[in-house]
Amino acid sequence: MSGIPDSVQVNPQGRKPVISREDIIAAALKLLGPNRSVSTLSLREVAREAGIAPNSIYRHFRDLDELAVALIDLAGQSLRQIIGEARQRATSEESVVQGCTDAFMEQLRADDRLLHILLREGTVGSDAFKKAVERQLNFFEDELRLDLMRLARIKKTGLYEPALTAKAITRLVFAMGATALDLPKEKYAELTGQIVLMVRMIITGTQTMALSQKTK
Amino acid sequence: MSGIPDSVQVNPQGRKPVISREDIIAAALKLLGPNRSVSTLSLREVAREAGIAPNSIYRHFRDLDELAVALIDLAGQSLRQIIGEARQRATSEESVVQGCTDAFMEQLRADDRLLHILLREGTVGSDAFKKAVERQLNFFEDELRLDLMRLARIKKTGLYEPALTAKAITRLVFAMGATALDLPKEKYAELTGQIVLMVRMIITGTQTMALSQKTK
DNA sequence: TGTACATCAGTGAACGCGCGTTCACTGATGTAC
DNA sequence: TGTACATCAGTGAACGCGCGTTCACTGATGTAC
Repeated sequence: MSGIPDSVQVNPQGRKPVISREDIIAAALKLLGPNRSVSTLSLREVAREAGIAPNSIYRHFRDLDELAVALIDLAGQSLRQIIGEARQRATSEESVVQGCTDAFMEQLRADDRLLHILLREGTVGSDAFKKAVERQLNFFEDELRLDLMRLARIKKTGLYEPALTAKAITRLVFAMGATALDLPKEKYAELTGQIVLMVRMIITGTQTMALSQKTK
Repeated sequence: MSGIPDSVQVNPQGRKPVISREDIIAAALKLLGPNRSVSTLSLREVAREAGIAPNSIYRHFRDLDELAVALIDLAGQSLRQIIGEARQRATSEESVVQGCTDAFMEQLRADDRLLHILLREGTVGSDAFKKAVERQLNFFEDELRLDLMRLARIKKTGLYEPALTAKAITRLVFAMGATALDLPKEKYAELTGQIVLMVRMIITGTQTMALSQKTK
């Protein structure tokens, strides 16, 4: 994590910090919900939630934007770890798609605030914020691309434009995931089924396109 | 368009309105841009841009939320018309995908503010606002579904889950379109190519899946 | 060990600002007769 | 046609509020000697 480090680590003089960056991030997360987006958080509000004076936030973050970026980076890391674990567990292509989608939706269902942010706010906010979201999505796409190529090697199926395939899957799943946030939980199972089918469409498509390209 | 109608239409008494709902909507649109989203507009700001007193807005809209919903409805109508025209012009499936994507990207390139809103802000804002976006997307999906079914009939190809296919395409294209808003215009051609390929993946996928279902 | 000192995390008060909303109003328009 | 009247779109002033940011400060901690 970049940004202003806790001063105690850099310069061991002075008063020890009694609150940490993490405490402030946790306070911000508490305030977020289906009807509160990161860009509507105010500095004073976060400070209030964290139980500190408004201006104390400046000791840890240049401004709220820097806090927002920290939230996004955290969210990306968290999600990639979860999906990475789901990937390890799966073996066949079918179970990878199903397994990862299940893990994704499970995290959604558990009201993971970090994931909500990542899904919901990629298109609004400051440039720094949008870039941070884009960066995390790119990480994600890249891991997915490697995984698709690995599976294609094992199954000896072709793979047309792996990078583009990974991008399509990622963007589609995130877009569908975002709609889930406003859905009642009972609909999640149905939505999961839809997402799995959509992803299969894309994968079947690339395989078929690779095939017809080869036979040309 | 629902909402409070211009009173002159309902009750022909009193002073004639010198500004209209449309004037206020136009003022709001002027204020929007890559770094201004609908939810950050203030009532006073819109009034200033429209050249009226802040409280005059209340004569036309209950609150800014109602204005935002009006913007979304307009945006949806506008986009559906553009895509509808592109659809009319095309005949083969390949040219429909290419033609509609071109029309879509052309509109983006022309900095159509309405389209920006639709792409960018589907996941933030008030419930009413999010519902309005969802409603427009559903209209769009439905028209696409009918078109896919029409093409499948002509070409005698199968079509696996037309509604789901339409949804996948719509959501993916909108998600990719949203990323375009932060891209320099030189990259638009490349992005258009990517989108066309992605849509082909999905269509190829559904056709292949329909085929393998039939032969079972 | 004791003392003087430097550091700096967190504070409390204050600032000016733009906000949404309210209120009583003005005066142009259309209606009734 | 002329006159009295009702309607209501738009106004201007005022309100209380929460905001981001600044400033000089306090006092706990660690360091030097």
